[in-house]
Amino acid sequence: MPGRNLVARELAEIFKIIAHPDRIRMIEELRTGEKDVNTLAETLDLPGARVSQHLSLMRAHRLVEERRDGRHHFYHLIQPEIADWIVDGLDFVEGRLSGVSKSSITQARRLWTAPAKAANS
Amino acid sequence: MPGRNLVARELAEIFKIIAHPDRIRMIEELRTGEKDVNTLAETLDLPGARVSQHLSLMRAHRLVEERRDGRHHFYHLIQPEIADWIVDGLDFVEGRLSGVSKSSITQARRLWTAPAKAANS
DNA sequence: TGCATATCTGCAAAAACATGCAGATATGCA
DNA sequence: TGCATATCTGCATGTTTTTGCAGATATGCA
Repeated sequence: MPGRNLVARELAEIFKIIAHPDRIRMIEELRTGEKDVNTLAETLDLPGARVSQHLSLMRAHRLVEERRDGRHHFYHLIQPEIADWIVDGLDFVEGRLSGVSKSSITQARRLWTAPAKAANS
Repeated sequence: MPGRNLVARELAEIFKIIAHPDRIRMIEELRTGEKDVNTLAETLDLPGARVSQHLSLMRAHRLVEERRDGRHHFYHLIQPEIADWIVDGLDFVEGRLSGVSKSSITQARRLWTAPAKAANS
């Protein structure tokens, strides 16, 4: 079992980066295309500095890329499919003890897999 | 955006549990069926106590379940499909800067998706 | 130039994890 | 019963993460 450990370590890192509620929501926000820092911060109701920190982490691990336009920094997913993969993980959240209702999950799944223009209900 | 945060938090927890190289390997080991603690420890070359700790964490989060037979504790994945989902994540590991060769990844993918009896090359 | 907006970086304190090890338990068997 | 095997639990320690906040930068515009 030569590079098996390495691969596992690498995978673990990806999981670690994603393993944060804010970052998960950010990734799902970016699913349909680029957004700037401020828009993300407002949409997710987080302090701008925090969003910036998360982005810099994700940037460092090549999950997102930046495009600057004037004083706005737009970020987009390098591999947008990652958003779908994350949503697939919802299969393993269902039926979990904690207090998330089944309907919330269904709703999240819909929202996070809807075609680009769908309302942000 | 009502339960959206909750769902994200829940997802993040799953990611966190998985986000450890040992645990990833354990999950892939359990992919094809139950194994006892000692077997896992030997296969993965980890101290038994460590394996036990990981298992207890995974048990607490309902990723695995225990079946006792004499002095052996056999563990199995509650949702074996989670192993495949993790392997799907390899798509996002490829082309990463760090030192994991493409062939290691291909090999891991093969091993971790091979039908039950395949040799553990 | 000077001010406001947008975003980043650095730092300190708090919280969460990982790890190694010692000492429990529980089971099977002589 | 007593010993060995298999596994678990608890604790101390060292490491990472998270979070909040203050202070940089950089850009656009009056």
